[in-house]
Amino acid sequence: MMPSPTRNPVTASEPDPSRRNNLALLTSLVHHNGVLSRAQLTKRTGLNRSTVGALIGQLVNLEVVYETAPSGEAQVGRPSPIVHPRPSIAALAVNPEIDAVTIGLVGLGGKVQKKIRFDTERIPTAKEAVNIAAAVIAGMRSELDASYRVMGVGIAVPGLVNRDDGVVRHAPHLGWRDEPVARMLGEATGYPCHAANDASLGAEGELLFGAGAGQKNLIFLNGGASGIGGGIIADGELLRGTSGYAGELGHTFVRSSGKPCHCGATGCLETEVSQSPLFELAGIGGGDAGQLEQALRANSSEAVAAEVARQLEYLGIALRNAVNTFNPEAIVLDGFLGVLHALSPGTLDNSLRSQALDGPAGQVKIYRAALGSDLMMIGAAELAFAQFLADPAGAFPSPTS
Amino acid sequence: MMPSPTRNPVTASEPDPSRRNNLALLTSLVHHNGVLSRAQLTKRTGLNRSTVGALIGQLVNLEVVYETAPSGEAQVGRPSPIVHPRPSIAALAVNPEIDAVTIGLVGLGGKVQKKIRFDTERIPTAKEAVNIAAAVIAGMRSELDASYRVMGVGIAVPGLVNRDDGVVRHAPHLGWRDEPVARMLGEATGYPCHAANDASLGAEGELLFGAGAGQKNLIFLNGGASGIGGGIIADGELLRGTSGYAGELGHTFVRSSGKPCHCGATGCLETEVSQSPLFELAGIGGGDAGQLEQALRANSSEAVAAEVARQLEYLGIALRNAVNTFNPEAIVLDGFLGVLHALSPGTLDNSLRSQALDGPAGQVKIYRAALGSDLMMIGAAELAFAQFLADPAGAFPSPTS
DNA sequence: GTAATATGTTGGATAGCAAAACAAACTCCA
DNA sequence: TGGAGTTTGTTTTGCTATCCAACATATTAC
Repeated sequence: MMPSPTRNPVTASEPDPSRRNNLALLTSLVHHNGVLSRAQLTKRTGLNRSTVGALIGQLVNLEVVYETAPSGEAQVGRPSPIVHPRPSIAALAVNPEIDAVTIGLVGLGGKVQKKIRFDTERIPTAKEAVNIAAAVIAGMRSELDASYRVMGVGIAVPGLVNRDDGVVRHAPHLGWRDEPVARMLGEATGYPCHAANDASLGAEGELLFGAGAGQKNLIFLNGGASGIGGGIIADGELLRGTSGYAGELGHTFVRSSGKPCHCGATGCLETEVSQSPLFELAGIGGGDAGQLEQALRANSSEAVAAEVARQLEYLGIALRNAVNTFNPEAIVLDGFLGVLHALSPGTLDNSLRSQALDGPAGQVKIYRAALGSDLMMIGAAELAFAQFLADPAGAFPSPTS
Repeated sequence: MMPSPTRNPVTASEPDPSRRNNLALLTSLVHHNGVLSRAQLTKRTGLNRSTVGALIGQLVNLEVVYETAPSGEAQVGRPSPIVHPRPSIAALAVNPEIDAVTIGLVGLGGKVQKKIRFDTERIPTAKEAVNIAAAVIAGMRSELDASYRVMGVGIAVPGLVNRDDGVVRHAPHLGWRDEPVARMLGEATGYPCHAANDASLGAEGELLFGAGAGQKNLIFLNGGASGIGGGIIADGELLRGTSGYAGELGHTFVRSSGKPCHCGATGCLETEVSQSPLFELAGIGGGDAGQLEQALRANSSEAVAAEVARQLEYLGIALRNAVNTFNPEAIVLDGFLGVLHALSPGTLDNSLRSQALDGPAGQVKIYRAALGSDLMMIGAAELAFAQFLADPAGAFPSPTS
């Protein structure tokens, strides 16, 4: 019986370790939950009514949030005003892929205000990707300066990224090695820039705004053209490891004498489970997960069914390992992994029930990702918001007071 | 660049989330590091001299710590008094195994004051184990009441244990299922009791007092008669998962068409890597890890070398997965896994270098566990200390003030 | 319309900490 | 041997975030 997070602190001291500054706590709540009444905030934080009132007043002054008249919900007692995040507090998101660089603008509250996909002829180098992003941002600059307060830029990269210094250690599908993309884009734009692994950011995005909302332990797996990426949320926090490389579930061992993987090992999940044979069997050259699903559903051949079953078997092995290791409440699948699961619902659940340990397997649920193509924008923006959310008052010179 | 833990807090509020109550922080530091000067505590906590002084005074009053004259170390400046944990603040530890129940008494500071191994004729049932522990504790009772303040009992069980309610969900080697051991022992002894997985507690023990001291991310693997257990420390905290089942690395998939495991799956690490064939090849019937190592070193047969190599290969696959997933700084091996590693040093390192991803693999070091047979006592005691360490002042009626 | 209920608002009290000034105890060096 | 320099303990003072209690306000229930 571990001491559970105190909902109603009795002692005067700080009983909840995960609580940063309370101003930051309120900002995060409003950002991640969108719309909350003051009364709800009081309950959620465990703080006193008067304290919440004072803090909200401060956030209103800082122009981080604004209040509106109580909603018409019929309830006994004095109605509580609604607190909204100001979307003019924003972050930029950049996501380089093998065939495009996407740049987005995300407001506080997690809504994508703008998204520009820049298709590239060939796989972009780090320098090219930075140049594209910088140019697009430069184009938006006057609008940004006029209508937004931009807290920074987050870059979601498919590869190993050292989160502390923003250096891409190795992005195999992009062919990048030891590229200091955060510094490069920082110098090009003047904004504070941070970089991280795309799937890790996806995990955070789905945790905060998508299918994993409210969960404390979840595993996120994304399947795309750049292989399989993973992100792990443990006890409400993204697992980062020593350098931020944690979560590479795409290289889980799933098959003896499997094919060699670019990582140097054999039998990795990523080599056994990939989207290209699915696209081939579906008879389409390429496209997104939605198009793949449609094409596969239209095709009732034996070959498709066999390939789907084969891939699900290996995916099941990887998930079994993950479940035994993490004991999560939820697994969230994105990209073609979400398609595989949707095509044969119940298959993965069954293999977990039969193969994973009783305790952990009995609690886990498998979901499909909810945020679709906005996910990377939201996740990357979260990276840029992080510093602001940790200290909303210190991030910029107070405008009014 | 994530905001790193502030060493020198500027704002008046609580900037470091991992800092519980500062009184608790000091108590933990003294408990885990044994002997620290007041000046060192000031540096470690980032608190003001005056604050540390006041807090230590309170802890002295509470009889949690005591101070002694400064050590004779030649240093410029006024010498700083040494702060010691009082070993009379203690916790009981219980560790049921297939052939014995071990009961221990551990003082604040982590020293095992007493250890009693009660050998059993056959595998104990939960009720028998509780009865044995309760009887041994009853025998110690008068001494405990006279000379110690016992904060509770921690039970380390080889199996899936729900840490929240202290119920053993399934301990396959003991044959226990859904046994509320914490409640049972609590009723039998009157002490607050908690239970958890043995390897998880081992991980915490090695983290705090052993080979992993000072690390933030480590993987602990213990090999014993009851198979392979694992515990994972991520960002300084034990990974628990939804119900505390996390860390079951013994059931990592390492071989296609491997033997069936009692867990329902096939190809688990635990079925491919086990100590019984090693004992057979070594020509001894049983014993502890030290005896096994001695016997294996004395035997230079091909068969031994082959079996060691085979087991290390599978262990390497499991570690490769774990390294890719967690990006730890350290792997700590205990029991016969430690022996395997010691017999063929470098083998595991090599397989990680070649098979795991460049980034994570470059940083990890493999150690052998340092605490030996005291580990389970220390780990289980930590479980009992947890509540006290979280609130040293609230745990008992203040004796003096 | 009155009672009950929930919430915002205000003023005072408190706890925990930092900062500053001072005192103490040591090393270093002439 | 004694003063200079350095580090740390101690005391006092003040600040800040919070809680608490009392009161004000806005709604539903009857």
